[in-house]
Amino acid sequence: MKPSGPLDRVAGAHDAAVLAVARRGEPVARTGLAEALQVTPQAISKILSRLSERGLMAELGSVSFGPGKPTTLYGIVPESRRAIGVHLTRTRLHGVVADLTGQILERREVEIDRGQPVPELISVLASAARDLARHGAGELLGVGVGMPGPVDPVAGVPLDSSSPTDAWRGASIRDLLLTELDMPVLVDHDSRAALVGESWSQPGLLDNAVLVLAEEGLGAAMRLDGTIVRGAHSRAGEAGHTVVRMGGRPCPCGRRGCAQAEYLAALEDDDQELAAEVLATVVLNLVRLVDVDRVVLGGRSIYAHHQVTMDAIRAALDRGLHAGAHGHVEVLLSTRGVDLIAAGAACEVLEHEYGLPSALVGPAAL
Amino acid sequence: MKPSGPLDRVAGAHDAAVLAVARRGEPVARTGLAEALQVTPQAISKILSRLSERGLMAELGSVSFGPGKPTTLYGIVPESRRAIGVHLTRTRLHGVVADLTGQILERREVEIDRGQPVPELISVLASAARDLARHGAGELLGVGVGMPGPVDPVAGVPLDSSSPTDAWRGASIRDLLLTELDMPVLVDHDSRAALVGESWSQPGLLDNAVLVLAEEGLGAAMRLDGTIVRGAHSRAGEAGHTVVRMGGRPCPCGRRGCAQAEYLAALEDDDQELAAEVLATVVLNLVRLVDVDRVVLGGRSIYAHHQVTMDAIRAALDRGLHAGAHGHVEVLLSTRGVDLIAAGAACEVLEHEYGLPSALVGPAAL
DNA sequence: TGACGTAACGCAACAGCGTTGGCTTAGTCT
DNA sequence: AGACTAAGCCAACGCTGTTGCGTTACGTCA
Repeated sequence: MKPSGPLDRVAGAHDAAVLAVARRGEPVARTGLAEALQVTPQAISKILSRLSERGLMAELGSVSFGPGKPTTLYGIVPESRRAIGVHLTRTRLHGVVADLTGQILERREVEIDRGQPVPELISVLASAARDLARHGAGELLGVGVGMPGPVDPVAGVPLDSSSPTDAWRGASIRDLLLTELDMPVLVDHDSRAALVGESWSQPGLLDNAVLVLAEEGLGAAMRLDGTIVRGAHSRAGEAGHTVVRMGGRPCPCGRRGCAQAEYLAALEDDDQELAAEVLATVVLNLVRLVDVDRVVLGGRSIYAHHQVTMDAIRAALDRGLHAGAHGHVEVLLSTRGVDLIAAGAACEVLEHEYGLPSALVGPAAL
Repeated sequence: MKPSGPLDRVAGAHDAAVLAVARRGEPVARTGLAEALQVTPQAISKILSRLSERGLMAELGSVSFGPGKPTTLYGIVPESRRAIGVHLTRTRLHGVVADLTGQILERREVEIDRGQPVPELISVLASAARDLARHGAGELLGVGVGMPGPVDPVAGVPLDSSSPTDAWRGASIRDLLLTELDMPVLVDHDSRAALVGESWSQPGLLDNAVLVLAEEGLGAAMRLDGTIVRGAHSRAGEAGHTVVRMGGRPCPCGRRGCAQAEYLAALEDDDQELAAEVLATVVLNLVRLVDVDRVVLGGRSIYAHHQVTMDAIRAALDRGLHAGAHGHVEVLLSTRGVDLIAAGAACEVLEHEYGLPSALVGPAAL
């Protein structure tokens, strides 16, 4: 029964909001921010001086519009902070360092043997992180890890996976990496990381959005009213195991007609059209349920045929929502390509430290 | 880019939290509340004195546990405030008055002619509300209206409906009723109202829950991390038009295999088992997507065969989630029976005034 | 019966964040 | 040069929660 915002959680809410506006890249001014945040210009002055003191923002100069004292412009200082992000799969590790705005400064890629035992995995992770840490300037905030399958972001533990003989299952990757690196570590589901990454660099745009990720499986993440949805057990977004064809193809999960089973089967038959139709159904169901106005698509499986897929989904949405007269739903392809999840994991660290408090509801710990 | 909690929105967050705890009915004490809210006992004293001054809570007495000064007990004053709730359908109006705890004090039921023009509808609504307003004590906070189909809760306007020649379509029920009654009016989707009502009387229990409502159609509402999901255009929860059987039965919405079409067809064939299976699929899909730990079922169509339906859904959830080792998902039948939506609409008014601010994100206006 | 320990509670001063009101600064326009 | 205007600073204040210390009311034990 904890209130959403005791003073110590709200402390800095306005500071974070100013930082979010500044993240867009354009210089910001006192009056505009006051308008945007619905506070007095005087409050913005105090906020900006706090942020400047922390090195997050800096005065850029001043411009004069007509009569009166010229406006002082402020801007974010991207190189003041950094975070490392890692996309971890069973066969590959893709790592990046990103600055405060989420811009990628450097990349690393490492192959992993399938079924690699946990201690080796940790040392590969740690050495990649240490390597990446040598690039860029500014305080290093921590390491984010995005991985497929359900993950407990508080404990940093992969939960059950489809293969019960999983070497990583139940391993506290977070704690092991934390002791190895002596640096905050945040572990989360890959699609959630991806959505955080997409929205960090375009603040406000994806406040009501879903991201559908098609890598080896099919996953989703949602941001509703600006808040990332985690769910009661941090398992929100298992779109791959929602049933779209009752009585359809059997799925390893034990049910029939799961979206993922139908999608993978269509790909196996090289039926791009059917695969896109399954994806479109998943997207439409999501839009109907949570009423988002933007949908982002990403993942290797989508990049391979993105033109066909995007067209099919856009067409299906136009057909499906026309009768309902939903406002237009924008369908976007991820802006980050193969860096999607690694960049997102880095942005999760940034968001944890400097994001709006509303984005942080629910369990997530560094 | 507004922050989630500027001070004036947070103002009273703790007060609301105390009120929420007290709403459970049991007397509350300083120490326990301080523990629950993570503030000092001294802060609780101030909060309780503010709430007492507003008449919302009162000192109940004191009890002594062992040595030391005895604990002063406080309790909510249910009769200090009231709200009216109305469940409006095309053929019937069901209205209630509820006290601050959501307890129903009085009911009214009025038949409506199908296709009744708007001015007549408003006068029927207003007279029912005025009648109900004579019952119970305490300040009357306003009128809540819950109705099927998409609704814009800011403007209080029913949006598109399946029948394009709808007499009510686009009518600003909120504004008309407001001028007629000179009292705050809140209009919302029926399933959302129902969920607010269920959770108001059991604060905290349904912080991560969905409610599936089966009346003439099939609807849903979600509460995630304590926040009611409204969506970008207040249309979240159209579970009836999610596709569960691609290529299945045609639906008036233009697509095939929508849950609602499959469900209604099964009922028409008097195949309770299939109907329950469709419902179970909808519920399982919801659980997979947003990972709630409680599911509430309600609506006339469910009450008719609730034993069969509940058993089928529980069985399907056990089967479907076993492989995923999800935590147990509790499936509950609505506690309010036919009052579900009317009571919920009243509770929406109460929640708007005295609920936790986190529950109020998104568009909703009185 | 009185002294002592204990737990709940109140009062007063303080801290953080935003607001208000008044003043200063630095430009354009006449 | 002087008037006008918009931006920005300083100081005092309001609200809410915290801290420190004193007060109250109860049980227990000598």
